[in-house]
Order: sequence, then C-alpha cells, then structure tokens
Amino acid sequence: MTSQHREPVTRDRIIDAALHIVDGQGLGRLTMRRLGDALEVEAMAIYHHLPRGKEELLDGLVAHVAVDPLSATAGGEWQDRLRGWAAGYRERLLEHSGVLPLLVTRRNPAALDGTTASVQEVLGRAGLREETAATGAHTLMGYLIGHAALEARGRALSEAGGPGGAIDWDLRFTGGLDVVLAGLAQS
Amino acid sequence: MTSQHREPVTRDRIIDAALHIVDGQGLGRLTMRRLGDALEVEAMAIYHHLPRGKEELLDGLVAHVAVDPLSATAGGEWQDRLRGWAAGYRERLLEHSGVLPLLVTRRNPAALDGTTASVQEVLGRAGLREETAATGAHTLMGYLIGHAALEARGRALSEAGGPGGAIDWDLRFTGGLDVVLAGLAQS
DNA sequence: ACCTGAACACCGTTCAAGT
DNA sequence: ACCTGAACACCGTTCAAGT
Repeated sequence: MTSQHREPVTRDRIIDAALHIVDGQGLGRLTMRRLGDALEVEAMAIYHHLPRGKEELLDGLVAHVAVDPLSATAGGEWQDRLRGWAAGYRERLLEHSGVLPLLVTRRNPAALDGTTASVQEVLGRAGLREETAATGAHTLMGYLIGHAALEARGRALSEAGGPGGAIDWDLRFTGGLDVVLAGLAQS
Repeated sequence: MTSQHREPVTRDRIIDAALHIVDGQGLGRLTMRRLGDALEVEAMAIYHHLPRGKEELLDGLVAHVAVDPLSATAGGEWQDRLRGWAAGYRERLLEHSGVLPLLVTRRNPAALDGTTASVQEVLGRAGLREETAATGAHTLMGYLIGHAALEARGRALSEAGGPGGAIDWDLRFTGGLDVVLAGLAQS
C-alpha cells in the first residue's frame, strides 16, 4: 500500500482488467497494448504471466464466466435446482456478453465440457437414465448459450433504438426453460 | 471465358471466396489481403464492391448460412416441418461452423430476427397462442444455435484426439429437438 | 466504373537487454 | 523474477492516382 509501489501484476489482475475492457468497450477493443495500459505496464510484461499470450488470456475469460450446477445452491426438486443454476449462468453470460462469442469457439474445452458433465450428473442423480441425462445436459446447455446469445443481441439492438423493445426477456427465458424442462421430465 | 480476362469481381464471388477461406482455414485467417489474393485482385479493390468493408463482408457470411422455415419444404405436421427446417439449418451451421461466432455477435440482425419471426409464424399457424409461439420460436432458435456451437466444438475436439469420440451427435441433436418440441406441444 | 500503390495507425509476438 | 525497447510481420482502411 506504499504509494510509490504499484500493485503487483498477477494473473488474476490481468483477467479482471481484461474483463473490464471487454464489458466496457467490447471484445474487439481488447488488445495486449490496451490491457498493458490498464495495468500501467508495457504490453510485453503480460507475456511473463501468460506465456501462451492472448490465447491464454481469452481462455481465462471463458473460465471466469462458467458456473457449475453442482456447486450451486442445492435443495429442492431437480427442476428447481437447475432453474436456479440456469438463472445464475444466464445472469453471468449477460453481464459479460462480450465473451459469448468465445464460448462458441473451440476455446477452453474444460470450462464448457465440465459444466455439461455436471448438468448430466444432476440429471442422473434425479433418476434419468444415462442416455436421457446426456441428451438433456446438451439440450439445456445449448438452450442456455443460444438463448443468451439471442437475448444479448436483442437487448443491444433495442437499446440502439431498434424494434422489439417490448420483449420481456426474463419471461422469455424462464418460459423457454420450462419448455425444455417439461419435455425432459416427460422423456 | 476468354482466358486473358479473369472473372469479374462481384459481391457474390467475394462472399463465396470468403466462405471458402473461413471453411478451410478458420475465421481468424479471413483477412482482406488474403481475400484479395483468392480473387486475384488487390485487397483495396474489395472496398469498391463492399463499401462498408469487412463489416459488410461478415454480414454477408451470416446472411448466407440463414435458412428460413417458411421456404423449407412444407407439408405434414408442424412438428415435422420444423424438424426438417432444423435439420437443414444445423447442417448449414456445421458446414460453415467458422461463422457461428458471428451469429452470436450483434451482426446482421435482419438475418437472425427474420428467421425467428418465421419460426414464430409457423407456430402461430399451428394454433399456438401468440405469446407461446414467441417463446417457442426463441427456444427453438436458442437450442439450434447453442447446440450447433456445442456440436462444432465437440466434433473439432474429438478430431483433435480429445475424449468423447463416442458421442452420436445426430442422435443428440434430434433427441434434444424432440425434448423441446414435446415441451412446446404441451404448453 | 473499376482497380492499384503508397501510406497511416494500428495489431500480436520475439528477443535481447535492463534492474 | 519481472519488466522494457526495439523490431518484425502482419492487420483494416483512406486516398489520390491510374485505366
């Protein structure tokens, strides 16, 4: 805290600063040079903490938005547990909607596949047979990511003065989620 | 066809060449200079046909993969019509999986929103009330895009020697689609 | 109308050098 | 160990100029 020394540059501070840039200015404006500026350091210093460079930086952003359903608040029916997890995940994705395109890329497989496996385990514990649980996990993850993408686009467009300002996205999301859960309970 | 003149550069040829680069080398390697090379022209010539530059180019790619459910082969139950449309859309998305991240961005709203509206119309004609049809359209579009993203990632990873080579993606996709359709029919 | 050449303000990354 | 300066091979885009 002595004012003559700046905060040490750490992996966590780098990811945080990068997320801040993406949230405020968009993914396209996240450059190593700008990130260095935000950390009050030359861009080249970042490579000392992230040897794989920008690739590793983007992997870190993806990992940061992931939410695991097993660690989400437990209790209640499996439908309600998944509803709680989905609500949290959706919130996170919209808060950092700039990273959404990164989820769609091959990037950081562990983050997405780990979450999918956890969803499958929740469904398995609920009594669904393995193949149904696997399909259900993919369906839920697909819906979650896809709907978040549509919602992020829709919200940004209506903010920019486009049509569709009348859409109640909360209702749309929970409504669609209920459709998927109803279909799942029945299979 | 006189061999001394090369093919004239048109908007369509530019989009085609760009799609070819994205499919073969990935979105990250689509540059104006490389695109110019493919067309046997200087990169700057492209701006004459696409005044908005790379932005307009990427918009064109998104529009190219869109499939409208109203123009898809008609006939039969609405579920079967949507199944046919979804199968076609999925195929297109996987064929050009490099453009998937572009769908997630704000880019070319007309392409995605138009498709969503068409899905809603199909559901509306099928007798669902308006709010249910709207939710259903978003749910289906969300599932389609999200699942395609997961599938593209999954296929690429297992090709690269990762785990999960045992997943039957066709079965996963139709299974998940049936879950959504079953939930919809019941709402 | 259609294309080129040169230029501008950027990128990510490497590498030797400093402390 | 941690950071910097200079350099390299790229980007997208503008603009005047050619035909």
